[in-house]
Amino acid sequence: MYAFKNSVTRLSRYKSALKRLKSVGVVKVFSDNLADAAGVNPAQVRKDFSVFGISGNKKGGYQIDELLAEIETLLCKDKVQPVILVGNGNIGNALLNYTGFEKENIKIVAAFDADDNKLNSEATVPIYSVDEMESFIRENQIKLAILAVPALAAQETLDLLVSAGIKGVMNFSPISLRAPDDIYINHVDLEMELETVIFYVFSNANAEGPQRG
Amino acid sequence: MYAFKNSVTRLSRYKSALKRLKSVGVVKVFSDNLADAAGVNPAQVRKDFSVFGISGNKKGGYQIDELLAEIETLLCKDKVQPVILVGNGNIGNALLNYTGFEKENIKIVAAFDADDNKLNSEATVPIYSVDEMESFIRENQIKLAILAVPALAAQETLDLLVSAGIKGVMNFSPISLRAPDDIYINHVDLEMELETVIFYVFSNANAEGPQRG
DNA sequence: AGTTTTATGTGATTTTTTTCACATAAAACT
DNA sequence: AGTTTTATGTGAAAAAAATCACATAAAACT
Repeated sequence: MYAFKNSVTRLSRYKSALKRLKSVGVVKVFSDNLADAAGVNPAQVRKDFSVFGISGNKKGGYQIDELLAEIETLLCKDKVQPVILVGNGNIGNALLNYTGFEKENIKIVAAFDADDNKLNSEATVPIYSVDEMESFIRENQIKLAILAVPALAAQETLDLLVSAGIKGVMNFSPISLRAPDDIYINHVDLEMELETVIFYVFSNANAEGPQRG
Repeated sequence: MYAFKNSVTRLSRYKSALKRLKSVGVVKVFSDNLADAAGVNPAQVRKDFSVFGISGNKKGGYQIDELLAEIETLLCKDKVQPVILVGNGNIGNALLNYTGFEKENIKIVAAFDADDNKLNSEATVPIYSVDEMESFIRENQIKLAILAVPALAAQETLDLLVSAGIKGVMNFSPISLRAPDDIYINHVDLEMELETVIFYVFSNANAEGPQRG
Protein backbone atom coordinates (compact mmCIF):
# COMPACT_ATOMS: atom_id res chain seq x y z
CA MET A 1 0.00 0.00 0.00
CA TYR A 2 1.24 3.39 -0.99
CA ALA A 3 0.94 6.14 1.56
CA PHE A 4 2.62 9.43 2.34
CA LYS A 5 3.83 9.88 5.86
CA ASN A 6 1.47 12.82 6.18
CA SER A 7 -1.53 10.75 5.19
CA VAL A 8 -0.79 8.40 8.06
CA THR A 9 -0.47 11.21 10.57
CA ARG A 10 -3.71 12.65 9.32
CA LEU A 11 -5.40 9.27 9.59
CA SER A 12 -4.60 9.36 13.26
CA ARG A 13 -5.93 12.90 13.48
CA TYR A 14 -9.16 11.91 11.72
CA LYS A 15 -9.60 9.12 14.18
CA SER A 16 -9.29 11.44 17.10
CA ALA A 17 -11.67 13.98 15.55
CA LEU A 18 -14.18 11.23 14.76
CA LYS A 19 -14.08 9.93 18.31
CA ARG A 20 -14.79 13.39 19.56
CA LEU A 21 -17.68 13.87 17.15
CA LYS A 22 -19.04 10.47 18.05
CA SER A 23 -18.93 11.27 21.75
CA VAL A 24 -21.14 14.27 21.05
CA GLY A 25 -23.67 12.03 19.36
CA VAL A 26 -22.81 12.56 15.70
CA VAL A 27 -23.38 9.39 13.62
CA LYS A 28 -22.65 10.63 10.10
CA VAL A 29 -19.93 12.94 8.81
CA PHE A 30 -19.16 14.59 5.50
CA SER A 31 -15.69 15.32 4.25
CA ASP A 32 -16.11 18.98 5.07
CA ASN A 33 -17.31 18.35 8.63
CA LEU A 34 -14.41 16.11 9.27
CA ALA A 35 -11.97 18.40 7.51
CA ASP A 36 -13.12 21.20 9.73
CA ALA A 37 -12.82 19.11 12.87
CA ALA A 38 -9.36 17.92 11.89
CA GLY A 39 -8.15 21.25 10.59
CA VAL A 40 -7.54 20.25 6.97
CA ASN A 41 -9.03 20.73 3.51
CA PRO A 42 -12.11 18.62 2.59
CA ALA A 43 -10.48 17.38 -0.60
CA GLN A 44 -7.55 16.26 1.47
CA VAL A 45 -9.82 14.10 3.56
CA ARG A 46 -11.28 12.43 0.51
CA LYS A 47 -7.86 12.00 -1.12
CA ASP A 48 -6.48 10.44 2.02
CA PHE A 49 -9.41 8.06 2.21
CA SER A 50 -8.97 7.08 -1.39
CA VAL A 51 -5.29 6.34 -0.71
CA PHE A 52 -6.31 3.92 2.02
CA GLY A 53 -9.24 2.51 0.08
CA ILE A 54 -11.85 3.96 2.39
CA SER A 55 -15.07 4.85 0.63
CA GLY A 56 -18.20 6.62 1.73
CA ASN A 57 -21.67 7.00 0.30
CA LYS A 58 -22.37 9.26 -2.63
CA LYS A 59 -24.28 12.18 -1.18
CA GLY A 60 -24.52 10.36 2.13
CA GLY A 61 -21.09 11.03 3.62
CA TYR A 62 -19.59 8.50 5.99
CA GLN A 63 -21.12 6.56 8.87
CA ILE A 64 -18.89 7.41 11.82
CA ASP A 65 -18.89 3.89 13.21
CA GLU A 66 -17.90 2.29 9.92
CA LEU A 67 -15.32 4.95 9.21
CA LEU A 68 -13.78 4.66 12.64
CA ALA A 69 -13.64 0.90 12.30
CA GLU A 70 -11.83 1.15 8.97
CA ILE A 71 -9.33 3.69 10.25
CA GLU A 72 -8.72 1.71 13.41
CA THR A 73 -8.07 -1.40 11.38
CA LEU A 74 -5.56 0.48 9.28
CA LEU A 75 -3.86 1.76 12.41
CA CYS A 76 -3.79 -1.76 13.88
CA LYS A 77 -6.05 -0.86 16.76
CA ASP A 78 -7.90 -4.17 16.65
CA LYS A 79 -5.53 -5.61 19.23
CA VAL A 80 -3.44 -4.26 22.08
CA GLN A 81 -0.02 -3.16 20.89
CA PRO A 82 2.70 -4.06 23.37
CA VAL A 83 5.48 -1.51 23.68
CA ILE A 84 8.53 -1.36 25.89
CA LEU A 85 9.92 1.79 27.41
CA VAL A 86 13.65 2.26 27.68
CA GLY A 87 14.93 4.90 30.08
CA ASN A 88 13.00 5.80 33.16
CA GLY A 89 14.00 9.44 33.59
CA ASN A 90 11.59 12.36 33.62
CA ILE A 91 10.07 11.79 30.24
CA GLY A 92 10.14 8.02 30.50
CA ASN A 93 8.44 8.02 33.85
CA ALA A 94 5.77 10.42 32.66
CA LEU A 95 5.00 8.16 29.73
CA LEU A 96 4.81 5.21 32.09
CA ASN A 97 2.06 6.95 34.02
CA TYR A 98 0.47 8.56 30.99
CA THR A 99 -3.09 7.39 30.45
CA GLY A 100 -3.30 8.55 26.86
CA PHE A 101 -1.80 5.41 25.36
CA GLU A 102 -4.07 2.80 26.85
CA LYS A 103 -7.20 4.42 25.49
CA GLU A 104 -5.54 3.98 22.12
CA ASN A 105 -4.98 0.30 22.77
CA ILE A 106 -1.27 0.79 23.25
CA LYS A 107 0.21 -0.84 26.33
CA ILE A 108 3.64 -0.31 27.84
CA VAL A 109 4.33 -3.84 29.03
CA ALA A 110 7.71 -3.25 30.63
CA ALA A 111 10.27 -0.55 31.25
CA PHE A 112 14.04 -0.83 31.39
CA ASP A 113 16.66 1.31 33.03
CA ALA A 114 20.42 1.23 33.49
CA ASP A 115 20.16 2.56 37.04
CA ASP A 116 19.59 -0.32 39.46
CA ASN A 117 17.96 2.02 41.99
CA LYS A 118 15.07 2.57 39.64
CA LEU A 119 14.22 -1.07 39.13
CA ASN A 120 10.95 -2.46 40.44
CA SER A 121 9.70 -5.73 39.06
CA GLU A 122 6.57 -5.52 41.24
CA ALA A 123 5.23 -2.29 39.79
CA THR A 124 2.11 -2.25 37.59
CA VAL A 125 4.50 -1.83 34.72
CA PRO A 126 7.64 -3.64 35.88
CA ILE A 127 10.94 -1.83 35.58
CA TYR A 128 13.79 -4.18 34.79
CA SER A 129 17.48 -3.79 34.25
CA VAL A 130 18.60 -3.11 30.68
CA ASP A 131 20.57 -6.33 30.99
CA GLU A 132 17.30 -8.19 30.74
CA MET A 133 15.99 -6.15 27.85
CA GLU A 134 17.25 -8.22 24.96
CA SER A 135 15.84 -11.47 26.28
CA PHE A 136 12.55 -9.82 27.19
CA ILE A 137 12.16 -8.51 23.65
CA ARG A 138 12.95 -11.88 22.14
CA GLU A 139 10.79 -13.90 24.48
CA ASN A 140 7.80 -11.62 24.11
CA GLN A 141 8.45 -10.81 20.48
CA ILE A 142 8.16 -7.08 21.11
CA LYS A 143 8.38 -4.96 17.99
CA LEU A 144 7.89 -1.45 19.41
CA ALA A 145 9.98 0.63 21.78
CA ILE A 146 9.92 4.08 23.27
CA LEU A 147 13.45 5.35 23.64
CA ALA A 148 13.87 7.94 26.38
CA VAL A 149 17.49 7.55 27.42
CA PRO A 150 20.12 10.32 27.57
CA ALA A 151 21.49 11.42 24.19
CA LEU A 152 24.85 9.79 24.81
CA ALA A 153 23.36 6.35 25.35
CA ALA A 154 20.75 6.61 22.61
CA GLN A 155 22.56 5.18 19.60
CA GLU A 156 23.99 2.15 21.39
CA THR A 157 20.67 1.44 23.05
CA LEU A 158 18.97 1.65 19.68
CA ASP A 159 21.47 -0.78 18.19
CA LEU A 160 20.71 -3.21 20.97
CA LEU A 161 16.97 -2.83 20.47
CA VAL A 162 17.31 -3.43 16.76
CA SER A 163 19.47 -6.49 17.19
CA ALA A 164 16.88 -7.89 19.61
CA GLY A 165 14.12 -7.52 17.04
CA ILE A 166 12.55 -4.10 17.58
CA LYS A 167 11.12 -2.71 14.32
CA GLY A 168 9.71 0.67 15.32
CA VAL A 169 10.93 3.27 17.77
CA MET A 170 9.57 6.49 19.16
CA ASN A 171 12.73 8.37 20.06
CA PHE A 172 12.69 11.13 22.66
CA SER A 173 16.42 11.61 22.96
CA PRO A 174 17.55 14.78 21.20
CA ILE A 175 19.79 13.10 18.69
CA SER A 176 19.41 11.88 15.14
CA LEU A 177 19.72 8.10 15.17
CA ARG A 178 20.89 5.70 12.51
CA ALA A 179 19.23 2.40 11.87
CA PRO A 180 18.73 -0.10 9.03
CA ASP A 181 16.14 0.77 6.40
CA ASP A 182 13.53 -1.62 7.71
CA ILE A 183 13.42 0.05 11.12
CA TYR A 184 11.02 2.94 11.49
CA ILE A 185 12.15 5.67 13.85
CA ASN A 186 9.98 8.57 14.82
CA HIS A 187 11.94 11.33 16.44
CA VAL A 188 10.01 13.45 18.91
CA ASP A 189 12.29 16.33 19.75
CA LEU A 190 10.76 18.49 22.46
CA GLU A 191 13.39 21.21 22.40
CA MET A 192 13.02 21.45 18.66
CA GLU A 193 9.24 21.70 18.85
CA LEU A 194 9.46 24.51 21.35
CA GLU A 195 12.18 26.29 19.41
CA THR A 196 9.96 26.28 16.37
CA VAL A 197 7.28 28.03 18.39
CA ILE A 198 9.81 30.57 19.63
CA PHE A 199 10.98 31.24 16.10
CA TYR A 200 7.51 31.99 14.81
CA VAL A 201 6.61 34.14 17.77
CA PHE A 202 9.73 36.28 17.80
CA SER A 203 10.89 36.37 14.21
CA ASN A 204 8.83 38.59 11.99
CA ALA A 205 7.78 35.52 10.07
CA ASN A 206 4.59 35.11 12.05
CA ALA A 207 2.32 35.22 9.05
CA GLU A 208 3.92 32.02 7.79
CA GLY A 209 2.99 29.59 10.50
CA PRO A 210 -0.15 27.51 10.61
CA GLN A 211 -2.59 28.66 13.24
CA ARG A 212 -4.28 25.36 13.92
CA GLY A 213 -2.77 22.82 16.16
CA MET B 1 11.65 36.88 6.20
CA TYR B 2 10.36 34.00 4.15
CA ALA B 3 10.77 30.54 5.61
CA PHE B 4 9.15 27.16 5.26
CA LYS B 5 8.07 25.50 8.44
CA ASN B 6 10.43 22.65 7.62
CA SER B 7 13.40 24.97 7.25
CA VAL B 8 12.86 26.15 10.80
CA THR B 9 12.65 22.63 12.18
CA ARG B 10 15.77 21.76 10.29
CA LEU B 11 17.53 24.82 11.63
CA SER B 12 16.96 23.45 15.07
CA ARG B 13 18.25 20.08 13.97
CA TYR B 14 21.37 21.63 12.45
CA LYS B 15 22.01 23.41 15.70
CA SER B 16 21.85 20.21 17.63
CA ALA B 17 24.09 18.40 15.15
CA LEU B 18 26.59 21.27 15.21
CA LYS B 19 26.72 21.25 18.99
CA ARG B 20 27.45 17.57 18.90
CA LEU B 21 30.18 18.00 16.30
CA LYS B 22 31.64 20.89 18.24
CA SER B 23 31.76 18.84 21.42
CA VAL B 24 33.88 16.29 19.58
CA GLY B 25 36.33 19.01 18.62
CA VAL B 26 35.23 19.79 15.08
CA VAL B 27 35.72 23.46 14.20
CA LYS B 28 34.75 23.54 10.53
CA VAL B 29 31.93 21.79 8.67
CA PHE B 30 30.92 21.41 5.07
CA SER B 31 27.37 21.13 3.85
CA ASP B 32 27.76 17.42 3.31
CA ASN B 33 29.21 16.76 6.77
CA LEU B 34 26.39 18.61 8.36
CA ALA B 35 23.81 17.06 6.06
CA ASP B 36 25.06 13.69 7.10
CA ALA B 37 24.99 14.52 10.78
CA ALA B 38 21.50 15.97 10.51
CA GLY B 39 20.17 13.30 8.19
CA VAL B 40 19.34 15.50 5.20
CA ASN B 41 20.59 16.27 1.70
CA PRO B 42 23.62 18.61 1.38
CA ALA B 43 21.80 20.87 -1.07
CA GLN B 44 19.04 21.16 1.46
CA VAL B 45 21.48 22.47 4.02
CA ARG B 46 22.75 25.13 1.64
CA LYS B 47 19.26 26.08 0.51
CA ASP B 48 18.11 26.42 4.09
CA PHE B 49 21.08 28.59 4.91
CA SER B 50 20.43 30.79 1.91
CA VAL B 51 16.81 31.20 3.05
CA PHE B 52 18.04 32.50 6.38
CA GLY B 53 20.86 34.55 4.89
CA ILE B 54 23.59 32.38 6.35
CA SER B 55 26.68 32.19 4.20
CA GLY B 56 29.86 30.17 4.40
CA ASN B 57 33.21 30.36 2.68
CA LYS B 58 33.70 29.29 -0.88
CA LYS B 59 35.62 26.07 -0.68
CA GLY B 60 36.11 26.63 3.04
CA GLY B 61 32.80 25.42 4.43
CA TYR B 62 31.48 26.94 7.62
CA GLN B 63 33.21 27.77 10.89
CA ILE B 64 31.16 25.91 13.50
CA ASP B 65 31.29 28.73 16.03
CA GLU B 66 30.12 31.36 13.58
CA LEU B 67 27.46 29.11 12.15
CA LEU B 68 26.14 28.15 15.54
CA ALA B 69 26.04 31.79 16.57
CA GLU B 70 24.03 32.71 13.49
CA ILE B 71 21.57 29.87 13.95
CA GLU B 72 21.19 30.61 17.63
CA THR B 73 20.47 34.23 16.88
CA LEU B 74 17.79 33.18 14.41
CA LEU B 75 16.29 30.88 16.99
CA CYS B 76 16.36 33.66 19.60
CA LYS B 77 18.80 31.85 21.84
CA ASP B 78 20.67 35.02 22.77
CA LYS B 79 18.49 35.44 25.84
CA VAL B 80 16.56 33.16 28.15
CA GLN B 81 13.05 32.51 26.87
CA PRO B 82 10.50 32.47 29.69
CA VAL B 83 7.72 29.94 29.27
CA ILE B 84 4.80 29.01 31.47
CA LEU B 85 3.48 25.51 31.89
CA VAL B 86 -0.25 24.92 32.20
CA GLY B 87 -1.41 21.61 33.61
CA ASN B 88 0.69 19.72 36.07
CA GLY B 89 -0.31 16.14 35.25
CA ASN B 90 2.07 13.41 34.10
CA ILE B 91 3.37 15.16 31.06
CA GLY B 92 3.36 18.60 32.63
CA ASN B 93 5.28 17.44 35.64
CA ALA B 94 7.83 15.63 33.52
CA LEU B 95 8.44 18.78 31.52
CA LEU B 96 8.84 20.72 34.75
CA ASN B 97 11.67 18.45 35.77
CA TYR B 98 13.05 18.00 32.28
CA THR B 99 16.57 19.32 31.97
CA GLY B 100 16.53 19.51 28.18
CA PHE B 101 15.01 22.95 27.97
CA GLU B 102 17.40 24.88 30.13
CA LYS B 103 20.43 23.88 28.10
CA GLU B 104 18.56 25.46 25.19
CA ASN B 105 18.08 28.67 27.12
CA ILE B 106 14.40 28.00 27.64
CA LYS B 107 13.13 28.43 31.19
CA ILE B 108 9.81 27.38 32.62
CA VAL B 109 9.22 30.28 34.99
CA ALA B 110 5.94 29.14 36.51
CA ALA B 111 3.39 26.36 36.31
CA PHE B 112 -0.37 26.55 36.77
CA ASP B 113 -2.91 23.94 37.72
CA ALA B 114 -6.63 23.83 38.42
CA ASP B 115 -6.16 21.35 41.27
CA ASP B 116 -5.41 23.23 44.50
CA ASN B 117 -3.67 20.18 45.94
CA LYS B 118 -0.94 20.48 43.38
CA LEU B 119 -0.06 24.09 44.12
CA ASN B 120 3.30 24.97 45.61
CA SER B 121 4.51 28.51 45.38
CA GLU B 122 7.76 27.61 47.15
CA ALA B 123 8.98 25.08 44.59
CA THR B 124 11.94 25.83 42.33
CA VAL B 125 9.39 26.42 39.63
CA PRO B 126 6.35 27.68 41.55
CA ILE B 127 3.02 26.05 40.85
CA TYR B 128 0.15 28.52 41.10
CA SER B 129 -3.59 28.30 40.69
CA VAL B 130 -4.93 28.87 37.20
CA ASP B 131 -6.84 31.78 38.71
CA GLU B 132 -3.56 33.64 38.93
CA MET B 133 -2.47 32.73 35.43
CA GLU B 134 -3.87 35.67 33.53
CA SER B 135 -2.35 38.28 35.81
CA PHE B 136 0.97 36.45 35.87
CA ILE B 137 1.12 36.43 32.09
CA ARG B 138 0.28 40.11 31.88
CA GLU B 139 2.61 41.23 34.65
CA ASN B 140 5.54 39.25 33.33
CA GLN B 141 4.67 39.73 29.69
CA ILE B 142 4.95 36.03 28.97
CA LYS B 143 4.51 35.11 25.33
CA LEU B 144 5.04 31.34 25.40
CA ALA B 145 3.07 28.54 27.01
CA ILE B 146 3.19 24.79 27.21
CA LEU B 147 -0.33 23.43 27.35
CA ALA B 148 -0.60 20.05 29.04
CA VAL B 149 -4.15 20.00 30.37
CA PRO B 150 -6.79 17.31 29.71
CA ALA B 151 -8.40 17.45 26.26
CA LEU B 152 -11.70 18.73 27.60
CA ALA B 153 -10.12 21.78 29.22
CA ALA B 154 -7.70 22.52 26.38
CA GLN B 155 -9.68 24.90 24.18
CA GLU B 156 -10.94 27.09 26.99
CA THR B 157 -7.51 27.22 28.60
CA LEU B 158 -6.03 28.22 25.27
CA ASP B 159 -8.59 30.99 24.86
CA LEU B 160 -7.63 32.30 28.27
CA LEU B 161 -3.94 32.16 27.43
CA VAL B 162 -4.49 34.01 24.19
CA SER B 163 -6.59 36.71 25.79
CA ALA B 164 -3.85 37.21 28.39
CA GLY B 165 -1.25 37.78 25.68
CA ILE B 166 0.30 34.41 24.89
CA LYS B 167 1.52 34.24 21.28
CA GLY B 168 2.95 30.76 20.96
CA VAL B 169 1.85 27.44 22.41
CA MET B 170 3.25 23.96 22.50
CA ASN B 171 0.13 21.84 22.89
CA PHE B 172 0.30 18.36 24.37
CA SER B 173 -3.42 17.76 24.71
CA PRO B 174 -4.68 15.38 22.04
CA ILE B 175 -7.08 17.80 20.41
CA SER B 176 -6.90 20.18 17.48
CA LEU B 177 -7.16 23.72 18.85
CA ARG B 178 -8.44 26.90 17.29
CA ALA B 179 -6.77 30.23 17.73
CA PRO B 180 -6.44 33.55 15.91
CA ASP B 181 -4.04 33.68 12.97
CA ASP B 182 -1.33 35.50 14.87
CA ILE B 183 -1.02 32.74 17.47
CA TYR B 184 1.37 29.93 16.68
CA ILE B 185 0.35 26.54 17.98
CA ASN B 186 2.55 23.50 17.74
CA HIS B 187 0.64 20.32 18.41
CA VAL B 188 2.71 17.51 19.88
CA ASP B 189 0.45 14.48 19.81
CA LEU B 190 2.14 11.55 21.48
CA GLU B 191 -0.53 8.98 20.65
CA MET B 192 -0.40 10.05 17.04
CA GLU B 193 3.37 9.80 16.89
CA LEU B 194 3.29 6.29 18.27
CA GLU B 195 0.42 5.27 16.01
CA THR B 196 2.46 6.37 13.04
CA VAL B 197 5.24 4.05 14.16
CA ILE B 198 2.77 1.21 14.58
CA PHE B 199 1.38 1.80 11.11
CA TYR B 200 4.76 1.58 9.44
CA VAL B 201 5.81 -1.44 11.40
CA PHE B 202 2.70 -3.51 10.87
CA SER B 203 1.32 -2.36 7.53
CA ASN B 204 3.19 -3.58 4.53
CA ALA B 205 4.20 -0.02 3.80
CA ASN B 206 7.50 -0.34 5.58
CA ALA B 207 9.57 0.66 2.60
CA GLU B 208 7.93 4.10 2.61
CA GLY B 209 9.01 5.43 5.96
CA PRO B 210 12.16 7.39 6.60
CA GLN B 211 14.75 5.41 8.50
CA ARG B 212 16.52 8.25 10.19
CA GLY B 213 15.15 9.87 13.27
C1' DA C 1 -40.96 8.54 -12.88
C1' DG C 2 -38.54 12.52 -13.53
C1' DT C 3 -36.01 16.44 -11.81
C1' DT C 4 -33.08 18.57 -8.60
C1' DT C 5 -29.84 18.55 -5.17
C1' DT C 6 -25.62 17.43 -3.09
C1' DA C 7 -21.44 15.11 -1.58
C1' DT C 8 -18.19 11.65 -3.16
C1' DG C 9 -14.08 10.22 -5.82
C1' DT C 10 -10.52 11.49 -8.79
C1' DG C 11 -8.01 13.50 -12.85
C1' DA C 12 -5.98 17.91 -13.60
C1' DT C 13 -3.78 21.78 -11.70
C1' DT C 14 -1.31 24.37 -8.55
C1' DT C 15 1.68 24.98 -4.88
C1' DT C 16 5.31 23.62 -2.08
C1' DT C 17 9.44 21.29 -1.13
C1' DT C 18 13.41 18.88 -2.38
C1' DT C 19 17.10 17.75 -5.30
C1' DC C 20 20.07 18.46 -9.25
C1' DA C 21 23.70 20.56 -11.53
C1' DC C 22 26.69 24.01 -12.56
C1' DA C 23 28.81 28.68 -12.62
C1' DT C 24 31.61 30.82 -9.40
C1' DA C 25 35.20 31.98 -6.38
C1' DA C 26 38.39 30.95 -2.95
C1' DA C 27 42.07 27.92 -1.52
C1' DA C 28 45.78 24.71 -2.55
C1' DC C 29 49.18 23.20 -5.25
C1' DT C 30 52.86 23.43 -8.88
C1' DA D 1 51.55 33.48 -11.44
C1' DG D 2 48.96 30.01 -13.34
C1' DT D 3 46.46 25.78 -12.92
C1' DT D 4 43.72 22.64 -10.46
C1' DT D 5 40.75 21.48 -7.04
C1' DT D 6 36.68 21.80 -4.41
C1' DA D 7 32.70 23.48 -1.87
C1' DT D 8 29.43 27.24 -1.94
C1' DG D 9 25.17 29.45 -3.62
C1' DT D 10 21.41 29.33 -6.59
C1' DG D 11 18.62 29.01 -10.79
C1' DA D 12 16.41 25.12 -13.02
C1' DA D 13 14.26 20.67 -12.71
C1' DA D 14 12.02 17.13 -10.41
C1' DA D 15 9.27 15.23 -6.95
C1' DA D 16 5.84 15.43 -3.60
C1' DA D 17 1.82 17.22 -1.59
C1' DA D 18 -2.23 19.88 -1.50
C1' DT D 19 -6.09 21.86 -3.75
C1' DC D 20 -9.34 22.58 -7.40
C1' DA D 21 -13.10 21.39 -10.07
C1' DC D 22 -16.15 18.50 -12.08
C1' DA D 23 -18.29 14.14 -13.67
C1' DT D 24 -20.94 10.97 -11.26
C1' DA D 25 -24.29 8.67 -8.67
C1' DA D 26 -27.23 8.33 -4.89
C1' DA D 27 -30.79 10.55 -2.25
C1' DA D 28 -34.58 13.75 -1.78
C1' DC D 29 -38.16 16.03 -3.55
C1' DT D 30 -42.07 16.96 -6.75
